[in-house]
Amino acid sequence: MSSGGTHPKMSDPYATIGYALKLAQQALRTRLDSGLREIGLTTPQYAVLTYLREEAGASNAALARRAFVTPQTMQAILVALERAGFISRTPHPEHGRVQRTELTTKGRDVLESASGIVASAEARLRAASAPLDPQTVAAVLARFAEALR
Amino acid sequence: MSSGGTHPKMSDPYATIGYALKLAQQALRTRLDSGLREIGLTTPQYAVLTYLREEAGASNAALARRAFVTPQTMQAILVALERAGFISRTPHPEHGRVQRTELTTKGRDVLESASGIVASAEARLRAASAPLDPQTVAAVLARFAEALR
DNA sequence: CCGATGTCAGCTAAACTGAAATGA
DNA sequence: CTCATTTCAGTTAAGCTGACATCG
Repeated sequence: MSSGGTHPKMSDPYATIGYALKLAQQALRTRLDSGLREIGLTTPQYAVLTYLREEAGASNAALARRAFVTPQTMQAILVALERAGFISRTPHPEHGRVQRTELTTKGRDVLESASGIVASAEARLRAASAPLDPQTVAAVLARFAEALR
Repeated sequence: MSSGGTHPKMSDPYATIGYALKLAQQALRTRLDSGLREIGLTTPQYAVLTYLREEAGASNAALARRAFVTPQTMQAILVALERAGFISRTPHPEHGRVQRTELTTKGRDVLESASGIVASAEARLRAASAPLDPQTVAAVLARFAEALR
């Protein structure tokens, strides 16, 4: 039989969702990295800056939970962003140990510069969604993350 | 709360395809990495082994093109796989400089062990595709990679 | 004492560039 | 000579675990 079996090789490993997902994300990451590099950002760093635009003053631990990484990993990203002058970290007035993280003016500027690069990639993705509705595609991807987490 | 008109460009950054794509791939990668680690593989290494199952004897350069990485990056992966005994590299009988890369018996065994882990993740993805057809989703992801490359 | 937080340290795999040698 | 291939060397960002001190 041509399509039976549970354990033998999957009909075509290149036609799986997992493989296609990896290729798509790899292409997106490569494109964003090369565009953002010219303004001094990496893709994960850009993501953290967008988090901070929505949630000003978030702590390291809060950002780590948001990004699904360990606090140590987020710490390294924040150190780099602070060194570049894109964020400021100040002790929380009430809680002694907590650090408030905020965008600096320079950080808002670089985020503005990045928005064009990111928006152009997003436009390509929306166009390539056709004939599916982009929102439908975004929703199925969100379900993927949920189903795997 | 965050869907106001403050930023006209991106109504809600968490609803973009790019962001959803990143989250989905991140979840997949984390799941595969933790499962595959127990049998001594990383996700990129697993991918290379599947390439070799389809294209036995491929060269380093050919594998690098297939994976969309530089030959140097693929070289590092192959060195690790060879050190672990999953692949063998032998000089090509005709072309002096080219190295033929092949799965060893141990490599085929580990690939067999990995298939269960990977298949279980793929099954979750297919289930989460509903109500869309999994093949339709795989196709749109393939278009994404094409549109960004 | 417990739990959350921040941060030090060290480690790894994976990506890049540059450079060089080899061989068709 | 040119081009593809392989490989050495160095660098980087991002992820991890372990450990530890500090707060509430």
